[in-house]
Amino acid sequence: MKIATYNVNSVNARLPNILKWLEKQKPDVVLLQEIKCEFNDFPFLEIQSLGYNIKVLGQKSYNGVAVLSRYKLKLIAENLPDFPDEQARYLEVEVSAEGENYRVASVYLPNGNPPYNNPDDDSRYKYKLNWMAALYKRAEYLLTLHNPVILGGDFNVILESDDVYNPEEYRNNALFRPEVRKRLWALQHIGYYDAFRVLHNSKIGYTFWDYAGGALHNDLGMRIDYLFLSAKAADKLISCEVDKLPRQSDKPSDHTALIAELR
DNA sequence: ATGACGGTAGCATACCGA
Repeated sequence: MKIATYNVNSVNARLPNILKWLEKQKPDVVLLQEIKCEFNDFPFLEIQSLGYNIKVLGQKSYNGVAVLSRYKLKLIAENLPDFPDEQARYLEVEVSAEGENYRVASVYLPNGNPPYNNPDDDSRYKYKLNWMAALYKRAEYLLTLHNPVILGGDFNVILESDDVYNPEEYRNNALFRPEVRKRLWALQHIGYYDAFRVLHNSKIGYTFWDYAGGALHNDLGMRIDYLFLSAKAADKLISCEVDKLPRQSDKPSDHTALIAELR
């Protein structure tokens, strides 16, 4: 099974890029974030015509997550259970593939930084911490099912100094504060494996480059998109690579795709 | 010194993003 996660920064603005990328990479399962549209505006026909089943948790203008799958797909949860959320950031499904029932979630973790015009407003940061606590609880529960679990998406967390071009500059940023990193480490401590890091000990694995300032050209990026695998899924891990081509194409998202193979 | 880039909503500019 080839599984990818990709923050597309609007599924409709990115549709030609996405279709081209799907035809080239032919992933079996794709976790999308920031589709930025309601259910009714999702481009179902175009993506279905490439052979994908689709589940969508939409929202007008902001956020929104989806799962595409060539395998049988069953909806499990829209939003984190027991965490009332007005924002569309979590979609959990069951994927039946190769004799296994995978639990798979597309995750779009809140950014957490304050608005530019109100730097003292910490409400978004608090929301991020609460969201992470709820994700941890769900992740813990999923392990009790004894199915392979894959939590993939845009986690908006820089795990280590090697995962950003200038850690000093990000020291007080909501993507890199110790409090936030600790909560993602905690996910690893209960048995979720960072698929990219498992296979690449010290390789740079940036998945995001800002549109502004020639960030891509100067490789001023950060690694904030992840595939976290339970032990049962990690046992099957063959490869995990950043696919940089989507970021280098015309009219790109500011993120690129992360692709893993499990067998 | 400022803006830098891009998407959405909706019609000028505000908000969001990382």
